[in-house]
Amino acid sequence: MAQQEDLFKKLVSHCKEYGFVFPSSEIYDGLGAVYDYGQNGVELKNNIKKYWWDSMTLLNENVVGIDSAIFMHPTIWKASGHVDAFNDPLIDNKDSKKRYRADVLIEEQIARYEDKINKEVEKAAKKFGDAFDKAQFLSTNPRVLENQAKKEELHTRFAKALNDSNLEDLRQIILDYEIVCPISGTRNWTEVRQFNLMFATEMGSTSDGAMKVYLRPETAQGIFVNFLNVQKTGRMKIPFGIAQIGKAFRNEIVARQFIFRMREFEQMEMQFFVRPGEELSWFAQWKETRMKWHKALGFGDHKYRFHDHEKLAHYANAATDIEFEMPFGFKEVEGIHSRTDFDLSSHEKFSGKKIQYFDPELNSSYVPYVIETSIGVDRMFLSVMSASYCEEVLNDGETRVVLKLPAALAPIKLAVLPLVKKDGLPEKARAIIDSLKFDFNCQYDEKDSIGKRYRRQDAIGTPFCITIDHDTLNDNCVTIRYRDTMEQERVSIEKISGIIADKVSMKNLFKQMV
RNA sequence: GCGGUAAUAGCUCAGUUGGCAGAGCGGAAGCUUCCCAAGCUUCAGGUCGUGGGUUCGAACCCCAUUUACCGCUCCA
Repeated sequence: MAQQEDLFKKLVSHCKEYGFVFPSSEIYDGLGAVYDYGQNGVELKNNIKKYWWDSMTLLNENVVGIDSAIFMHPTIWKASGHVDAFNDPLIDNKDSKKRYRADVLIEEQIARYEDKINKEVEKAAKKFGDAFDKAQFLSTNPRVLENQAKKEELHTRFAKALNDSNLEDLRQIILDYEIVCPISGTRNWTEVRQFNLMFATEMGSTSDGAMKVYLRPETAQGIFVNFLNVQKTGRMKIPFGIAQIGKAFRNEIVARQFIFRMREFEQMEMQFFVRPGEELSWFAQWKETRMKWHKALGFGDHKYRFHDHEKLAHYANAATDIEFEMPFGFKEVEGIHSRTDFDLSSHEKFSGKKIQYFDPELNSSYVPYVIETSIGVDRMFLSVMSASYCEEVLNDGETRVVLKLPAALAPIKLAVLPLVKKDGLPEKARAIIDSLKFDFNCQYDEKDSIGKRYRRQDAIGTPFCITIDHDTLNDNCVTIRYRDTMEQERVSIEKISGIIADKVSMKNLFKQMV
């Protein structure tokens, strides 16, 4: 475990040192849980996005993409449930330093009154045996009536406070009913505070006419509200999917573990619309397809597992996570959810617009069911980095740090290196780059010894190094040096493009998915 | 958000009792060099996270703040 934490620290340093990930606003002491991608990070991230996007839109003729705006009508977040769900009233106990959801504390108190009533009933039932009249007992026993009255009064006050979003009342209820902290047993409570997990801003330049809008906490809703637009203009027939890549924002209370949990992050989501009743078989199918997409990267099947949800969210009737073994344990990278017709129906209700599909085969209209696949780009980035980071001890006892990135994802595809920086070798190297730069991200380096240059490329995951020596000027051949094996191969210059094109193509990954 | 710990060069870190700001690695320029971090020369980089305070004097002590890590807590 200590070794793994060590690895994680090294990974974070490596990301910084080699231009993959920087803390945001670093010269101003940083901004909590916000990170920037550097010159190599952005290439890797773009390649990950392309791998996902093409796997959705090229491999599936019934999946199309959109790019919806980050700002959306505020009512969308009422329809989606985020306005309610992202507003938990929290209260701290000053003695135990524990934090609780105020509404949960009160609900537990209501449950306690119920318990008391049930216990009285049990006791009486035992005592009176067959002669026990439950209805009679409930309506006459003084202890039952007292608890029943308290329960109802509490329930009424609680409902009113919740409805009014009155945080002071919530706290007063906790004090009045003498609710204690389960840990410390004291009633030494802080104020009730609300943590809005959505970022809000104002749209409209004048203060009185301004409308409160949110930065989207997920990209999915942009797909749902465009369902009809895409279905009609694209002449889409169910089943079909809509894919989207974009930024989302959450005001996380605890944002930690590097880019694993950020306040501004990027999602790749695909919502797949199906006939009601067929959703679970599609759910199973997408589960399998998505797992293949991960495993095709070749990091090892043992690094992945499903985590099926037992407790389902209010909108789902099946849900699973694809977890990846990060340096800090198995963590969720992707979620696959069967969302039923919750979202589209909710938007029907809130917008007053009919959102249905006429199915010519069934000769009827319905609100489609939805299978969602949702993957965090940044988490995927972290999983790729941690799976690729490698410290190898070589034969001579030296250690080399090498990023064994899949060639298709590598930020730099090849480095072109003149063995020495004279005798026309640099010029030859430049000429080779000029012929390859339209197809591949190339890097030129003539500084330091050849070995040192190889190691520099290893550290950023460049899969191929092309070395120009004196013979090159005569025989027009170069050496290709492979990152992972460090083996070398002599090939003619005309063949380089073909060799590398084949090895960096995403086709090789996609072929493993079918 | 609470509690604890920490912050010194791009990275990893040292810095004695409060008394001149340091090392290794890395980077840049030059020389050398025909294949895996070789060698030599030179150079750049720091308001010691930030802001106050104590002191003749603060990287070091005190207060506040920011950021990160660990533990709580939360996670539609």
